Amino acid sequence: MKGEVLLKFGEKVREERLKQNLSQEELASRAGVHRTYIGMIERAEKNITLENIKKISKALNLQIEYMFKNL
Amino acid sequence: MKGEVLLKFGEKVREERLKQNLSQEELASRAGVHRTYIGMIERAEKNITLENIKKISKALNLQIEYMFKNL
DNA sequence: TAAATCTGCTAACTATAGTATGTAGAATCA
DNA sequence: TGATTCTACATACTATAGTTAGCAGATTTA
Repeated sequence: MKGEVLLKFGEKVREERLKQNLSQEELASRAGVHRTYIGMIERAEKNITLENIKKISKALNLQIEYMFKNL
Repeated sequence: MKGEVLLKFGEKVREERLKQNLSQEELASRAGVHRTYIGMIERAEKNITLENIKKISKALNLQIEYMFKNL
């Protein structure tokens, strides 16, 4: 793992999560994924699937398109 | 599978592939994935991962962002 | 009219995404 | 203090992504 795309995506999730003052656990809860999973994504340890990209983007009230700006 | 996001993404891949007159095999070759896999993605039978979204977008000379316009 | 080539699709296997539980350390606050 | 909250990390498990071989239909060539 740790591919360029995963790193950038993970950074984006963390950045937006903090901007909205959410804990990893709170975001996980909203997205309907496991609490440790958010950490793994932010650290680019897992190659996230499209369905989960959708869930997390939605939980952050963002368009998928926006998650990939300048990438 | 067959989630809304996967269906839209699959349509987009097929649309752009045909627009460039590429066979599934040719696209697979350029993207570095297996030839049957492209068909599965176009039919929304698999929940594609971010690394593969990147590979296929690149093989189509498109930005990831573009693949998710109006989605 | 069959042999050769190319495509999309299926089924079955292997690798890994995603889940679940627990521990430890740092930060904040009573 | 100690209680609370948060995150990183490890391990082990289960579900499924991605690979592979091969089939069936269409098209071309002889």
